[in-house]
Formats: sequence, C-alpha cells, structure tokens
Amino acid sequence: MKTRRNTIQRRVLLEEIRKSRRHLTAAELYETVRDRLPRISLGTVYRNLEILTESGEVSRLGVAGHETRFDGVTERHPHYRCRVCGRIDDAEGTFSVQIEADIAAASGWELGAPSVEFEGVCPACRASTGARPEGTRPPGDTVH
Amino acid sequence: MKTRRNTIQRRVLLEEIRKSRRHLTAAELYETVRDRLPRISLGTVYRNLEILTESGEVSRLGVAGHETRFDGVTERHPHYRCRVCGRIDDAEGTFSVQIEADIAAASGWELGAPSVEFEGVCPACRASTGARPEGTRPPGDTVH
DNA sequence: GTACATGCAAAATTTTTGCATGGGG
DNA sequence: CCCCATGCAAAAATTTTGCATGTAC
Repeated sequence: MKTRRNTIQRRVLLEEIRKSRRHLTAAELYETVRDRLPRISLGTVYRNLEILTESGEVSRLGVAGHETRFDGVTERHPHYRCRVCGRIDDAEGTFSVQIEADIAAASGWELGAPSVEFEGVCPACRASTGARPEGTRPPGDTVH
Repeated sequence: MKTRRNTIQRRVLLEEIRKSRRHLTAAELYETVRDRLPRISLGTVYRNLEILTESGEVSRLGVAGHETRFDGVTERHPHYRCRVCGRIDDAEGTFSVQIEADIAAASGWELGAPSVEFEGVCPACRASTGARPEGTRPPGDTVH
C-alpha cells in the first residue's frame, strides 16, 4: 500500500464525514470543512475522498465517475457492477431479499423495490489488472 | 399521465435498449442508434431515456443528476435513496440478503459485498409532492 | 392546427487534472 | 530534503436546457 501523509485536510475531512449523520456529497463536505479550513480546495476534497474510499475508511454510495446505465428489463433483478470499468452484468443464480415488516413503518419513507448490486471486478478487468479486491467474500454468505 | 407522441426516435431507442444484452450508457446508446438515425441528438437520447424511465419501460441503474454521497460507516448496511431529492438515509430495521452458493461461481466475477438500496420518496418530498410512487410494495415482501 | 418532440448549441453540474508551491516524515 | 499533498485554475465528463423548427395526432 502506498504511503500516505497524515495531513490536516484529510484528518478534518474524515472527522466531518464521521461526525455527520447525513451522507454528504463532496460539495456539502467542502462547504462544511471550509469553516475550519477556509483555504481548502474542492480538488483536495475529491482527492481525499478517493484516498479514504480506497483505504476503506469511508464508503461511496452510488457510482461516482461512471455513467448511468439503462436496462430494458424492467423487472428488478440483481446486478454485478465492475468497480474498475463500470460494466454492469445481470447476476445469474438466485438470491432473495427478505424485508422485515418494520422497516418501512418506522421510517416515514414511501418505499419501492429494493435494488441489489454486487460490486466487484469483471472477468476482463480481473485478467488485465490481476487485482483481487479487498472485501471479497465467499458465496453463500449472509449480510445483515 | 402525460400524452406522449410515438416518435421514431423513442421507438428506436427502446428497441435498441431491449435488443442489447449489455446495459448501455446514454453515450453508447447514442452511438448505437446513430446507425439508424444519423441526425439524432444526445439531448433527445437523454430526454427519451427520462421519459422511458418515467413510464417504466426501462430502468436506470445508478443515479443520474445526483452527486455521489459518502458514508463514514464502512460496514455495509442498507440505505434508502430518495428518487426526488437524492437524499440518502440509513435503513433501519433488519433485513438480510441470502446469496446462493452458485451466484459467483458461474460468473467469472470477483465479487465483494452486496449493496442494498431501497429507492423511494423521503418524508419531506412526500409531503411536498404528495406523489405516491408506483412500484410501492408492502413491507415483508420478498424479492427474487 | 396545436402542442409535444426534435436538432443543435450553449450551459450547468459534477469530477478530474496540470502545475507550481508547501509541508509531513 | 524528498516527494506526496495542496491550492488554484483549467479542462474533462456527464447531463440538462433554451430556442426555433418539425411532426404526430
């Protein structure tokens, strides 16, 4: 792993991400940290978000840097998404999501169907990079 | 529902989305349909993708127009995402994803943890728009 | 004929990058 | 001191929009 300097910017960014109970965007985070670091730049925010994601200290929700893709099959089904090239495949095999009865009731949200997406590395990228992603888990696992 | 004209552009776009087994991006789709409609514009592609998504004829994978959000809690947990304002909340309550043993084996993908995201409308947007999303399902449901 | 849709181009949004300088180890 | 990280600005990438014209109904 690459050696990283322990900069104030990165420290403050991580602190603010953890402090906030919201899930902030890069722009929101930029505005937030500007109270403490008035000279920080948006570029630094993005660079550190990348670094922190890489190191596993924060996780990104959604698919940054990748274009939206469209599916002609409307019925919900799980997908694989390649974290390297952005490619999406249908996931074959079976899976199921059991939504407990209390999940929607308490939240105040009007909920639609769940999306399930497995982040991973596609065969092509796996061949060219040889990288084995951290967080890989054996099949048959259950997540709560 | 708004009346929509049955234009060639929309017809061809839908056809190509369905014909492709890949999950195309707007740009890829643009290039594809240009063989048949050389004068089509990217704007038209985006506008129709929006319309087709709205009408439920295609589904969008990923979140257009919304910035990526970051989470200080690294451990995977399910989220709600508001389709109106892009807000993301942690999903409370319990749920589980049972991944069948054969899902990874056959695919050639190196898989990480699954993400589960419930698309819906947050309390604030529900109050202001009053819109009840189609596809709403009762809690306790199981999806395959 | 009317109103929605299109093509085109400009703009808006979100993210990345080049470069000179700064500062952590 | 070295070299990774920063600030700043420019650019890239993706998506949206204004406007005049076209066309489905």
